[in-house]
Amino acid sequence: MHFSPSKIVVNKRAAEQQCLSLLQTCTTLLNLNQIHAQILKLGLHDNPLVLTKFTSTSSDLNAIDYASFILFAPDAKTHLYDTFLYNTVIRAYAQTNQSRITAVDVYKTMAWNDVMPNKFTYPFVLKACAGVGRLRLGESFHGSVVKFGFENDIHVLNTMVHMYCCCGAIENARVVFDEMPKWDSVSWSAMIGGYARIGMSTSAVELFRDMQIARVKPDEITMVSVLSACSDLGALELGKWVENYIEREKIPKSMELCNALIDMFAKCGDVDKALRLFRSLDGKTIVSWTSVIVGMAMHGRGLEAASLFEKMKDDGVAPDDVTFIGLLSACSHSGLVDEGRRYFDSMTQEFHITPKIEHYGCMVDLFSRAGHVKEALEFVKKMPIEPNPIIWRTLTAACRLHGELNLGESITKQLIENEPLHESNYVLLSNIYGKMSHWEKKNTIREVMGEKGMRKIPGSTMIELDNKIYEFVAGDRTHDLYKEIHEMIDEMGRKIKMAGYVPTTSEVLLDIGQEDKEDALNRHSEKLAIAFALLKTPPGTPIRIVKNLRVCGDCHSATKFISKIYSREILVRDRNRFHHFKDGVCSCKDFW
DNA sequence: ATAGGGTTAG
Repeated sequence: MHFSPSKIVVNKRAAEQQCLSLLQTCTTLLNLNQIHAQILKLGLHDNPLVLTKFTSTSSDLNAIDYASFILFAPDAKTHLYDTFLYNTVIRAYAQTNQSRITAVDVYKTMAWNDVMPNKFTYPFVLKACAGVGRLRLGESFHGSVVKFGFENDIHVLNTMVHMYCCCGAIENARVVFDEMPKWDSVSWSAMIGGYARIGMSTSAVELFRDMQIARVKPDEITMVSVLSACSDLGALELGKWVENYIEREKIPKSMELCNALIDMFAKCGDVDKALRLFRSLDGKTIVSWTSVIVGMAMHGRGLEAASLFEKMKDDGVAPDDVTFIGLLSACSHSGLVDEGRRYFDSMTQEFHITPKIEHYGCMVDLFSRAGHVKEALEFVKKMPIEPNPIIWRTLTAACRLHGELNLGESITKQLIENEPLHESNYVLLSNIYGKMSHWEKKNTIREVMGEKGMRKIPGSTMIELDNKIYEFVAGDRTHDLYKEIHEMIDEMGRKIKMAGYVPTTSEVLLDIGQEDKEDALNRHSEKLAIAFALLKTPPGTPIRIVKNLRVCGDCHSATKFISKIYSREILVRDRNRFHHFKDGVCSCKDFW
């Protein structure tokens, strides 16, 4: 529509119509600014219809701020403004990243002006609370929802579940969910997604099964959350089942769903399948590229990650900060120190991305792992942002590994002073004393930990067999097959010792005798799970296990021998990465 | 006019 500023509109209603139809065709911000000028010229700045349309047309924060400025003005014609207008402004704020919480201010102004909220108001304000994690505020809206009688509205309740999930109150979310009068696929997705986001992946999968029992058909969004739970668990069989389910139920494969599949296959150990899926994608988004780069990083295929990164640039896709975390961690896992340094520099110079603390963390990790402890320390000293405890912990772990024990001790002591309730600081110091053979000091640490009621996170290993997930915890004696498993561990020990395995008893940081140390090593959950798999699966079947911590040196060495003696491929996912054991060697080339 | 999803260092 052509717009002529010289045209004089005398009739107010006609002017209003003109503005509305102009806004209807508005496509660009520039266009919007011109229309805004015209709105002012026609004296329609506080016209409710125009204001509503103006707000809903633009996602620009300035435009929204302008609308709320009019609403908040001391001489505002409050009697003209209805719930619809307020809802529009609240929604606009709730959708922005920067000013989400302002939605709540608009809500308050609305209450102040005695404009009644309706059932559409609450999803917006609850979403704003979810976005900024404000539980108390969310709870007060929960109260208002009940007060105004919207507690049976499925849309309001779905957002309420989402809000509680996002505010760290998963139990409250579950109570609201359980008490809903009925559930649609959105309700289930909100709850399943809530579990998946905070890592309660088993609950997410269980709830998905309940959803099937309830015969609610999941959509592609539900499936993204379920796949995310599979990724977290490392449950390949389950993930494959989900993939089949998607095909069978003809659930539309959105880009996000394809990305979730890629992520699942990479994190469940079949990175080549992830790569094939990735290649078959028509439009690849930044997330597709990042997922496959992170996948390569986890499998120690640093050079392939780097070449994917180059291909991504050639494709004209600009990397973001997450891509760089994947790329830098790929360099770190593969010992590509020079490449990592170069990519880190290119971040600012070529792509104008300001490195965050995570990127500095990757670099410290890169230098530390490669044994460049001094360079790591220099790097930390020169960081433009305050190093966080994670960075210091990375550094001290490297100190222990590369014999810089005094440096490690002093940093860790500082850490304990700063974060006296963080158990991993004590574990680090205790490990350093163990390596120094300062048993008395080490015992003191353990006593202090005991007094404060802290203890080491127990190691656990998960294995999927016949559609069931088994979890082994270090030293667990309660398993049904306890006796058989330990006989198997003894047998494994005898066989691999004959092949040259020497127990790495120096890894055991306890002041006990040699035999007890070997015994302690044999109770590691990883060995329990491998013994269980050898007992329960036919010869030659590959073994896949998932650990909650990083693989220890002794288990790593033992698993190499086991893969050779028992002719099994063993795929171990630890906290950071994958280890592919085959014929006595590991894909990480003993660098992890 | 209303609700729900993915990628992140140690």
